[in-house]
Amino acid sequence: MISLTNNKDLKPEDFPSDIKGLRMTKQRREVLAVILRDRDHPTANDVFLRAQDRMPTISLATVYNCLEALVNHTIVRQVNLDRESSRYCPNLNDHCHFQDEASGKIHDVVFKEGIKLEDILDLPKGTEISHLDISLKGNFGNK
Amino acid sequence: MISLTNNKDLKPEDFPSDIKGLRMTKQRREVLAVILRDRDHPTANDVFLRAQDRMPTISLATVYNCLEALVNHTIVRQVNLDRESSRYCPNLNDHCHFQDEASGKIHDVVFKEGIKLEDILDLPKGTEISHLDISLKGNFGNK
DNA sequence: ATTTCGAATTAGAATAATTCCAAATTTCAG
DNA sequence: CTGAAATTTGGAATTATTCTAATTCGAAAT
Repeated sequence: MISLTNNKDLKPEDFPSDIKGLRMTKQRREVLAVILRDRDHPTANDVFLRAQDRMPTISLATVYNCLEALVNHTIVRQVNLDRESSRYCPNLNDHCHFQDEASGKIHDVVFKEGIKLEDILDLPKGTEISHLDISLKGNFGNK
Repeated sequence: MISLTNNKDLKPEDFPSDIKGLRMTKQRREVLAVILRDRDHPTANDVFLRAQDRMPTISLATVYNCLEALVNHTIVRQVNLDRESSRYCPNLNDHCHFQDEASGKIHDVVFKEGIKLEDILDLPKGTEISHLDISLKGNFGNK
């Protein structure tokens, strides 16, 4: 089976015709391929520009439509930092985002082993978390 | 000294003429008073509408200007949840925001004693955090 | 292969939050 | 008081995103 989350030279046309219940059209494949190829948290417009290389007729509206579909089917994750444009991320594991102030680059950051956020927050009884977003800014160390 | 952070019946005109290095104009006082009065995380437009009660001539642009000044001087905090309008919060203590999906209301949530986020994230050496945002969604329990 | 019909795509218009701008007003320093 | 600087104002501009309506596509049935 094709790994969608870890394949550098994926061809969109190799994608299955259904991913997590989402019918994969040509455009959706292309959009997803772009997001999987360079994992640099592109904006919708970035995705649009890159998708145009292989598919010059794709429209920005379609890119938005495809991204929405992919996000709704939890195939990619939408990342919102402050008031900036949304960005898109193919990493579905629990993680948060660190934006380096010098470079503007966004790094995925994971929790240390065995930590759950619920454990460290003072939440009232009966609270159920459905979504969780953590974002950080500052100087990202050398890795 | 006047407590700016805990005073139900504050009058804007009682505010000092300088808060944290920011010269307090009539409009800035009014905007700040609105944010301190109802601590319900209003949007800029909410603030505008409420400020108009006592100051019918205030403009939306001014509200935005005032909010920006107040945020830059760390007198109020700007809260961004997803792609929604920014909201404003007078609570300057470390805390995060939980949006109840049923009511839409936003609750401040604090960490349990002695927890620091740096301790639970797997960050590379030399990383310095300058900003940190945590937001949650779901069902907020009974408090 | 052709028809059919719902879904997807498209271009462009519309929207909404926020920022920008230039003029008018207020405030501060001298 | 007087001029300079900062603030306020209304309206225009911007920008990301959504909406709309027409067209095209694609899979299934004929």
